[in-house]
Amino acid sequence: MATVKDIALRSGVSTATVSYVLNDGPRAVLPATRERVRKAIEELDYHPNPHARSLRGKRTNALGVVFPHRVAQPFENGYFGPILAGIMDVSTGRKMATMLFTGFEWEEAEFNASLLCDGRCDGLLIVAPPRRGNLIQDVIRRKTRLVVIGTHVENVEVDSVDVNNVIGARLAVQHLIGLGHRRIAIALGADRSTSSSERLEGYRQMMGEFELGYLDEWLIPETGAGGRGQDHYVWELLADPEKRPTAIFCVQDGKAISVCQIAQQMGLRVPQDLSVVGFDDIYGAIATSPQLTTIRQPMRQIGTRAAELLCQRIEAPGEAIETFLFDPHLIIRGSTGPP
Amino acid sequence: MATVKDIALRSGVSTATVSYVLNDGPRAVLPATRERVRKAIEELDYHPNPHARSLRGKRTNALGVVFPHRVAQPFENGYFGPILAGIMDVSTGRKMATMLFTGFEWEEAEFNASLLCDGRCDGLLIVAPPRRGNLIQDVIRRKTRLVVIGTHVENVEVDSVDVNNVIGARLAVQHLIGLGHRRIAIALGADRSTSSSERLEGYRQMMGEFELGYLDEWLIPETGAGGRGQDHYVWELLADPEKRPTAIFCVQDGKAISVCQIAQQMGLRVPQDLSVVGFDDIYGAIATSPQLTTIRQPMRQIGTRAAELLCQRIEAPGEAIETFLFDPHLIIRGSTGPP
DNA sequence: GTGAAAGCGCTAACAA
DNA sequence: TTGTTAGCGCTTTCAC
Repeated sequence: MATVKDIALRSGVSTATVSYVLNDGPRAVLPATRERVRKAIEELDYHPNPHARSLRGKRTNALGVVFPHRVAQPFENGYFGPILAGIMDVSTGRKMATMLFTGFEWEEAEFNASLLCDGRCDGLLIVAPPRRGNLIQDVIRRKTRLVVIGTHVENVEVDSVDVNNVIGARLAVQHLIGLGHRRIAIALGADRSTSSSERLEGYRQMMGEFELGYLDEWLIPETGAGGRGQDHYVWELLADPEKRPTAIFCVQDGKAISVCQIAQQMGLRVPQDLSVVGFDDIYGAIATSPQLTTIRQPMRQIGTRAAELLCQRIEAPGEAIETFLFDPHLIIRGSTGPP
Repeated sequence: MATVKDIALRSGVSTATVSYVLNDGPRAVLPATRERVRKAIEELDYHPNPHARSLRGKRTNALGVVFPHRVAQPFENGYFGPILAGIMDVSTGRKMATMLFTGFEWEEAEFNASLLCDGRCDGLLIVAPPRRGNLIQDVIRRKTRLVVIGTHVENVEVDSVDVNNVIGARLAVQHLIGLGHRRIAIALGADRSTSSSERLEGYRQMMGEFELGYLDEWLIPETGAGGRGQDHYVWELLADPEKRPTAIFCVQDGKAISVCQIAQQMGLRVPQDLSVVGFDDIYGAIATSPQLTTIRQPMRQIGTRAAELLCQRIEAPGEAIETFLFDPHLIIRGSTGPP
C-alpha cells in the first residue's frame, strides 16, 4: 500500500503538503501543487491509513454500538434492526465506521467495558442497557462519550433517546377503554427493563383515571416462579372465565403475536373475543392475521437522533445533558374491537 | 490514558518488557518481573491502544461485514440478523471487533470498495452481493481477504458459504407435488440475485422430473414492466380461474407472508384453496396464521462458518478456495395441504 | 533476561 | 507557499 511518502516523492512535494491536500487544510496549498498531489494519489490509488490517523489525531471516525447479543435475533425483538439502520444512516452519511460490540448478555458486555473505551471509537451508543449495573458509569469514568438508547438509567445523568413509554401505554389503554373494554390485562417484559415498567406505569395511570380496577393476575409477568413462561400464564388466564380479560395490552409486539396465537389455539376469536394491542410496530406486526393494532415508535428515527446527538457531543463536548423522547402513535389495525 | 511507558516507569522495566508481558512472548520474562508489570497494569487500568497496535503490527483484530442497507430492515428480510449474530458469535469469541459497512444500495457500497480495504480490518464478510459488479474483484485486487455469504459470484474464484438453494427449492416443490399439487407457481426475487435464480432452477428441475408443465404467468417476477410490484401479479394470477395455481412456492418467507395475505383478502383459504411454501424460515414465519411451511436454512450457522473460514484465511493465507453449502430442511407447518 | 531505540503512517508545530 | 521533523503508542531488532 502506498503511503504519504510515496505520494510526496511522486509529486515532488513534502509529506506535509500531501497531508494538507488530503485534509483540505489547515493550511493553504497552491492549486497547481494540489493538482499534482491529487494526480499522484489517484495514480497510486492511495488511501490514508486509518490507524496512523487515529493514533496521531484525537479522532478515530468510528462509532461504537453496544447491545446484548440476543437482540441480534431479529424480530424476536424487531427493535434492534431499525435502530441500527437509523444509526448507520448517520455514520455512513458522515463516512464514519460503525463498530458492533456485544456479549451474550449484558454481563459479558460489561466485562468488556474497559475494552469499549480503549480509544477504538469516538463514542458509544448503548442500546437498552439494564436499569441497574455499572456499565454506563464505567464508560463515563473512562471519559468516553455516550448516548443511551431505549432505557432510562437510574442514578446517572446521561444523554439518551427513547420513545415516551408512558404516553404510549396510555394511548393503548385509552384506545381499549374507548372501545368499551373494562377488563384489561397487560403482558409485561423483563423485570429489569425500564421500557416495560414505564409502560406498566402508563397502564396504571389510565386504569386509575377511568377508575377501573384490575386483578393481580392481569399483570402478566414475563417469567414466573419455577421458570414458567408468559405463554403459560396467558393460557391460564384465558382459560378461566372468572378472570379472563376482554383485552390484553402487550408491552412488545412479539408478545402480542404470541397472545393472538394462544387465543386462536384456544378457539377464541381476535378481536371479537379478545382484543390485543402491541407496542413498537415492528415490521412483523402486519404479518399476523388479524394484523396488529399497536403503538408505533419511530425506531429508525430514534437511532438517527441518537447518533446525531453523539456526533454533536463528540464535536462539542460538555453541553448540558439531553433526554430526547419521541411521541408514540396509535396504529389501529385488526386486532382490536369492541368487547 | 496510560501507555506502555507509564507502565514501564511504574514497574521499573523497559517498554520492551511491558510489551512482552502484554503479549505473552515472543520472549521470556522472569516471573517476578512479570508480576510487577501485571500489577502496574492493573493499578493504572491500562489498556493497549488498538490503533498503535494495528499501525505497528500487521493485524487489526477486526472483521468487516459488508451489506446493502435495506437488509438492515429486519424481517422485510429476516436474513441479516441471524447471519450477523452468527458472525458475532465468532468475532466476540475471539475478542475481535466487528465493523459494519453499508451503502443504501450496492452501488454506494462499491463506491467505498477502496475504503473497505484501507487496512481498517483484517478481512471482509460480504453478505449477498450482486452476481455481477466489481466489488469482489476490487477487494481481491487490493489483497484483502474475504468470504462471500449467500451468493455465487460469477467469474470469480472466492471463498463462500451459503445454503444449497437448488436442493431447497426441490424440497419445497417435491413437498407440494407429494400433497397432490400439479399447478405450482413460484414467486421470484430480484433478477440479479443468485439465490432467486438457483431456487428457480430447483423448481424447474423438479417440475421437469415430474413432467409437470407450467405457464409463463406462474413465474411471478418481483417487479415487472412499469414498476408493477409482485403483489399485483399475485393478485391478478389468483383472480383468474383459468390460470390460478393451487400452490405457490415463494423464494423468501417475506413473499410467502404477502401471498398468504393477498389470498386471504381475496377470500381464499390457506391452505385449502392455496398452499404456500416459503424459504429461509425467518423468525416471523411462525407469526402468520396459518404458520408458514418453509425451507429452513441455518442462517446463524452460515454466519459462524463464514466468519471462521475468514479467520482461517487471515491466519493461513493461500489455501485452496472453498465453497461451503449447508443443506436446507423442509419445515412443514400449516400453510400447505392437499389441493 | 533485559534495555535502548528504530520505525509503522500520519499530522502539525516550527522553520524557512 | 512549502519543507523538515517530532512524536502519537506500540512491537521488535539489536545490543548488552
